[in-house]
Amino acid sequence: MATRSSAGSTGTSQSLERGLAILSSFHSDRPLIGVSELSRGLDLSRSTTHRYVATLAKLGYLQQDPESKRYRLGPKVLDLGFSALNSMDLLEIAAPHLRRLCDETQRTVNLAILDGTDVVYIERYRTAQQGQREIDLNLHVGARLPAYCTAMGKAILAFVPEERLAEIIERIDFVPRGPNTLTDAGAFRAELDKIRVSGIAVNDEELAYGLRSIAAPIHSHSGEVLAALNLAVHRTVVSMDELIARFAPAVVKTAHDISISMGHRSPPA
Amino acid sequence: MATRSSAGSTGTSQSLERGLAILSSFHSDRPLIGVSELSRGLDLSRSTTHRYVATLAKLGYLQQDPESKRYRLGPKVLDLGFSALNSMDLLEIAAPHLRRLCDETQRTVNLAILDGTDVVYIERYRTAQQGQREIDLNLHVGARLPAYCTAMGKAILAFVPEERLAEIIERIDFVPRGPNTLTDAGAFRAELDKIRVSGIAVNDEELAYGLRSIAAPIHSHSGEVLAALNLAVHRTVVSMDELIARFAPAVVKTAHDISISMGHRSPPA
DNA sequence: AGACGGTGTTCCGATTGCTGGGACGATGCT
DNA sequence: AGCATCGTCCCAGCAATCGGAACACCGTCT
Repeated sequence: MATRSSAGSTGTSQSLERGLAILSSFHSDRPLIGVSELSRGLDLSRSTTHRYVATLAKLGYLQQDPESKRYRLGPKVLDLGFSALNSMDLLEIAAPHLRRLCDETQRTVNLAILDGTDVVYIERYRTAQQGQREIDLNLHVGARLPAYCTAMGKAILAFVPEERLAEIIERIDFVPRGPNTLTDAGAFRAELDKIRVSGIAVNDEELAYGLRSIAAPIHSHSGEVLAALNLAVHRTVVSMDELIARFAPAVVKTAHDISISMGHRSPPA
Repeated sequence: MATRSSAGSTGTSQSLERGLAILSSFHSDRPLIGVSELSRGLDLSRSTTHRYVATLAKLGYLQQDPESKRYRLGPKVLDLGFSALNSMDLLEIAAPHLRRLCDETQRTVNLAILDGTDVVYIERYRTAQQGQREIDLNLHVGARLPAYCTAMGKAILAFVPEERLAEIIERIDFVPRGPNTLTDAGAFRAELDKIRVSGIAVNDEELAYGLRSIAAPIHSHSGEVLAALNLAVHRTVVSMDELIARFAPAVVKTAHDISISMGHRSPPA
């Protein structure tokens, strides 16, 4: 009935869209799902769902648990994920710089890009020991966090062109997550303005209690912001002032070095 | 014309299959691909290809490079990849054991599962320093290697039920890759027999010059083989005899511990 | 036991969403 | 300038997809 007009989807494939919807139904916390369950969740008939699932299974994107007959993600999706990682030459260029920063400071450093209103971790260097509470949030490569409450997110957003920025801020859901989370679009924009001048973003327990970090943006050859790197510590280890005083120069310099390596020329001024 | 009969594909979705074929066209070494190029590679019309690409882009699986107008993999596929990783509870259970083995031996240890005729790395612990030539093959998590020339692959295959094993061996392409690669199905089966009794598999430069490792299988609660872990060294560091003498007991014990943690009860004997 | 509600799977005709030729403007190379 | 190629869009014909119905199987409840 309303199928034709419903999606505003001229020139997109319904089948592919549905198939991918099936794939992304599998979260970490829902690893095994059956055909009927999927069909209910996506509002499709069981037979249609089964055809998609069979296709995905045949290609290795899903595999069936022999006992429960339900399905889980297959190793093939790992291939995809890592193809995505490797295809970012930003990563290759940034890696040695990140490692050096990690070695010199003996702190955890991360690299992330923006995707919608989230940041996505694409690289991570931890010092071997320092040990204690690093797995508070499981921030592995591939992890997503809301941009508005992370130093890297703010570092990137501060350099996003106004037009795109307005769209993004529109879609941000400002929820308190840590003691100092910015929960107001106005205050958030003011923060971005500060970052734009200083060139460095801080996160003082805005994401979670005890978590502090500083971040700096990385620019492409054409000047647009590509990513950000950060250096993270726990409140028990380093105070906010000390964090900035001791590590900000190295963080900014590393980000700058990476930008240069990407072909970025210092801005006119 | 031959579309109906070509794939023997009763009950699978052509569209979904084609869309996924587009996704997996993006390898690490071919990060940016245009619509026309894709259409040639997959033998589809440009318009059809474009519809799929547009769908993938709309959902975030692809993104378009603004300058070249070509497409690359999007961050969404990272999500999938890591959902797959996290949904394996084997990983959670095995991680602490692997880390301990790595710490105690100060060697690189890996965890892998079997997918078809390949092994897929799903976890990896490296010692901080030992540094030199670890990136010979880029064996990150998600990497694939042919099972027949790896210790982990052989460790798993040695415990795969005969029926499935025959199928798999059938499909193996025995290509020489290192000085000692097994290139004969008969010799390979004999090797598996040895592994089945000893409980440990070795790789003495079968994959690449200089690369040695030993591996042991991990079993599920129902006794079937799930995965394998290995410990890898370079020929310049440790001789083959020393590798077995010094590390085999720890490797076997760790694999056994993980099996137990997965609910495996010692076999009737 | 037996009936029931649930599952995954298969088959099939009706139709719906897909197919690919063709056309457009933009881009880049000769 | 000229030409080739690119990404994108439109549309009518057709084939691939859709979902109802039926199957075998599995636990559970009566």
